[in-house]
Amino acid sequence: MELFVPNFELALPQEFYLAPTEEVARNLLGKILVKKIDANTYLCAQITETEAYLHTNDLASHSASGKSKRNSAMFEKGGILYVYFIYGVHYCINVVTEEENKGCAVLIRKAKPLRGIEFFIKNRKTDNLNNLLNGPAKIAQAFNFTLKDNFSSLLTPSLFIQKNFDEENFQICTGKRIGITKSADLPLRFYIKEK
DNA sequence: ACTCCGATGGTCT
DNA sequence: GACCATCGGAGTG
Repeated sequence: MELFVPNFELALPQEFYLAPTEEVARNLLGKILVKKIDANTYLCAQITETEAYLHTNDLASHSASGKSKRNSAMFEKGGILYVYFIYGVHYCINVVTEEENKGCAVLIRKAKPLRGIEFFIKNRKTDNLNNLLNGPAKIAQAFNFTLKDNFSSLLTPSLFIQKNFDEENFQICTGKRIGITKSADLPLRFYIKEK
């Protein structure tokens, strides 16, 4: 398999993130998350599943009862990370969307490893390639995202999401979001149909 | 294949 | 004191 080569010139611009959250959640599918961890080492993965968390009519969203210390990144202007700590154990990463003071984001739920596999294996403490990035907390662990990365810009050469010219080559499915009890029936989960 | 459950801590009522 | 946008291991069939 050919090694994926990241290219900051193909990074999604801030405008991409300012669109309605559901649209961003769909449009992130197939894109490549890129994190530079040293001078010539990149971690890259194709986003394959996302969930939208809205600023209105969405009781499952962390922003549903207003701004707080935990969720304040969600109220920034789109194009940064919102990282949260959950179940006393895990971190999960979101992409903040829309304009400032709205309170919305897209959870990155699954991805496909493209580059930096040996680091994913080390960070995840498993060498099962199908078990590296197939869950939101697994992605955070594999990329070593923690609260230090909350508010990080996605518009820098060391952290960005880039276009993928291959992206017409898949179908998008929609479903209910995972692991929530409030607003549980909203069709706000999006994923690439397998093969 | 599946269901169940413990881990473990920050945030909010 | 309850609730969590989860994961992995144990138990069962």
